[in-house]
Amino acid sequence: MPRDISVTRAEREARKRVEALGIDVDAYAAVSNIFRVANAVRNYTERNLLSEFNLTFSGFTVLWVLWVWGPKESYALAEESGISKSTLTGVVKTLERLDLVARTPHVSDGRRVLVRATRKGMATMRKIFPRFNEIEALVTLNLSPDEKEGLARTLRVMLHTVEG
Amino acid sequence: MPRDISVTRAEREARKRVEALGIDVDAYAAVSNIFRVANAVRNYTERNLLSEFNLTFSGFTVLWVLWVWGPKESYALAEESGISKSTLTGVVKTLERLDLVARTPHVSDGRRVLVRATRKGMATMRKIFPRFNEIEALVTLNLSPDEKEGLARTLRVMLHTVEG
DNA sequence: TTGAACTTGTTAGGTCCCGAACGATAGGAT
DNA sequence: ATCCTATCGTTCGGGACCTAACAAGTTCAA
Repeated sequence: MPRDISVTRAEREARKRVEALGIDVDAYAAVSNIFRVANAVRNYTERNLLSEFNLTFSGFTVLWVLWVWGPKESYALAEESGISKSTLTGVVKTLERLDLVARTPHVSDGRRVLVRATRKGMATMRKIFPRFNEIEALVTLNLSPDEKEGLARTLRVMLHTVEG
Repeated sequence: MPRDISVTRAEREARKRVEALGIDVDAYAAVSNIFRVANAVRNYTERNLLSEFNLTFSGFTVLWVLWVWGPKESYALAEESGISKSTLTGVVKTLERLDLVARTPHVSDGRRVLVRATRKGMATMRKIFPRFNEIEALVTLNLSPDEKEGLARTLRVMLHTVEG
């Protein structure tokens, strides 16, 4: 399969529209493809894996953070999950209903809440994560090790640029 | 600014958790960073540009597709925008309220609907897109031309893998 | 010690997002 | 002409997502 036919028709149409405007086409191509891929992988994962566990992608992400980091306070959990704290309230509510996480009030500070994965939550992640990684491997199947590594590195630079 | 310190603490924690499980770490790093970057750029754009026009990222995307491709039927518009047709119904409703798009019934087929950008919609895109591209350029600022081009190419390969 | 300023998490209101189910239309076969 | 089937767009129900506003709790200076 020749990989150099892979500029999509959408991209070609967009270029026609955009070239007249003195646009940074490489930046456009890079960023718009990030959105396309993220969207496609997210939907694929929700349909083919997470739906089995009644999990949304966000629910999975939050549970994943708790699995990796251990119990966390709400604001830090929201930050690490890439969502706002008000969104987190809802997601945690859903995860609580599924008995995957639990909330504990902070010992000394009445405002804070500690969220942790339950035993069932931990067990669920141990089941899901290897299959999630299978999907990650699947979608990067046609990349060489160098390309994979370069992709991750390039994205890290962008992350620092946007967030730093 | 040394770029090789840029593996985040989150990534290091995750690796510890994950390495025991015989996981494809490169695939994991690549994919998870795609989500992080997409999320960060999306939020940045909504806050710093689209909010000015009462547009969400989805609304912007749909309007962008119409700007690039011209009038489109609903199912094709949804497909090209990367959302489901039921979601499109809602987004188009919002854009109609803003007088940015309009719906026309198909000439001979009573089921179909043609969506098009209004004059105001076209004018809005002409205003927004250059600024959107400025953001794209900004977030890829610390990438070399080769890195930018390689990123777009690598993502195209992934897109073909996921969707093909 | 009391009140202003800040922090934390929740709620309110609006939009997006999906799959499933549904009406309306179209088209082909009998 | 009348089914049978397929297609198109909408609606419905449940969840995610944001910002702004809020209540409760904490901190610190006067």
